[in-house]
Amino acid sequence: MRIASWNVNSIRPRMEQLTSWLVRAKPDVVCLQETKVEDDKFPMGEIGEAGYQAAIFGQKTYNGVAILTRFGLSLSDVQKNLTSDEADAHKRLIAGTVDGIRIVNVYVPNGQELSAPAYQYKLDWMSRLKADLSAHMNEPLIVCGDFNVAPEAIDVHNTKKWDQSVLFHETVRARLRDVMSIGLTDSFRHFHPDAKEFSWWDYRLGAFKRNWGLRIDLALVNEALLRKIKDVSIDRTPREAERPSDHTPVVVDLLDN
Amino acid sequence: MRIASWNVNSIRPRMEQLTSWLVRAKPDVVCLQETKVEDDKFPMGEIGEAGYQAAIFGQKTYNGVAILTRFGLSLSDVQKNLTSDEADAHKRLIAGTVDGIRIVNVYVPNGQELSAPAYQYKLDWMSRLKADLSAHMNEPLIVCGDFNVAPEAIDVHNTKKWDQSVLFHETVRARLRDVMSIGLTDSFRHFHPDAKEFSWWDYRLGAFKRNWGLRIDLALVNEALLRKIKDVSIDRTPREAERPSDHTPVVVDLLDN
DNA sequence: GATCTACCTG
DNA sequence: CAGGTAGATC
Repeated sequence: MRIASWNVNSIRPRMEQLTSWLVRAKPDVVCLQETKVEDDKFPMGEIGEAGYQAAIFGQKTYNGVAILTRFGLSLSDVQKNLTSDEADAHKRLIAGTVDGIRIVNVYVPNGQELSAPAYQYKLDWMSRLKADLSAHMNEPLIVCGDFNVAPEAIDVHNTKKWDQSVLFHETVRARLRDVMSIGLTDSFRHFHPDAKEFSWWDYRLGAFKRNWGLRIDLALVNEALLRKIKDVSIDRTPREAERPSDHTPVVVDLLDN
Repeated sequence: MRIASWNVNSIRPRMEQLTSWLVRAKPDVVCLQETKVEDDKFPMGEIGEAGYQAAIFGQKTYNGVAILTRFGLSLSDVQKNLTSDEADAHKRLIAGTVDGIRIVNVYVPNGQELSAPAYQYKLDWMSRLKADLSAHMNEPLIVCGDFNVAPEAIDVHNTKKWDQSVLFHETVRARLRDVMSIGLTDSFRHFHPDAKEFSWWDYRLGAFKRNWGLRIDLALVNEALLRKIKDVSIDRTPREAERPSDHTPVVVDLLDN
């Protein structure tokens, strides 16, 4: 089984890139972030033509998440948002179970800047995520999505430029470690201890062609799931397309048995 | 020599359609309307690569006109806007002389609706155009562009739907006849007395595929130029492209000698 | 730099 | 329906 995560930065202007990637990469499950579309305007028809069903949880303008599953797979026990979220909270989490695997798809708040209230909201959101995840450690678990945190120095092209940013400041990295302390492993790093690969590059200043990137799209897994993984990779090719998302997919391949 | 007129409805998102049409139709002179771009942002490089120079007179958001001339032709005595226009007037007219022919490229105001001040401005603009044109009747003259007037019933798919519109109301048609009374002929109609062909179709309601169009893009000529014309045609093919302008080009072919 | 919401014109 | 603007977010 192949499980992928991709922040598409709005699904509607990205449908061509998304469907061509689905054809090429043939994932079984795709966690999408920043769909930026209300559920009644989600392009369900085109997703169906591409061979996928979708569990969706979106809003206009900002945020929005979805889990695509290849026809034939069943997604059960769908949860939307954190249990501690208010009814009117940003739509940032959707989870479900496929083939006995709990899949949690997150779009962690960006935080704007260190001094902003949004940064405190981000840190708090992460702690509330930790609380929810703790209830699912007894089954194979993958938490994937746009974490808006680069875990370590190797995940940033230039730490000097980023250590005062909301994506790499020590406080948010510590909070990520705290979330992971319940027994989660950064699966890409586990399989590639020394790889300097990124999943996001700013649209500005030709950041992609200079490879000024960060690895902020993660797949955290518990022990039970880690044992099932064959490899984890980052597919840069969608970032090279015309009108790309600023993020590129992270792909988790499970062992065949 | 081939002289064409095309309201491109913003030149920047239309560059692909424009350059491929230049390659196919090989006009010597092209009068463009609604370029919607300030002169320092005009895509002069791509126009040059296509083999043309451009005399431009644009503004942001609205209006804007340009005359493209194939390399090797010279454009002289360029005039911008009506002599009676204020300095801050809409940019709606550019004229120049090529090979002894005076070419006046106009984007006549739309007028919004019959009751709007914009409609009076349209009627006034047409009268002021007449005054300027009167000074050029002693040389071969072509006045082409988007007149935002369908001259006769045959130029409208359904007169009932349009006779209370700013594009076909009796007052604006009378004003057009008044402009033409100085000795100008509707060249397309001269060569095709019975042709029901249109140059504009609304983007809405599938108007193009139903052929709900109007002929509002005209090439008016004086006697001296009429004698030089071989034929006048409307090229529908650019309207069939992806992301088309709502207008399609009018093409005037001069006799070879 | 590339989305979105809005509103404005044609 | 398809251009444009501005201001906001990431």
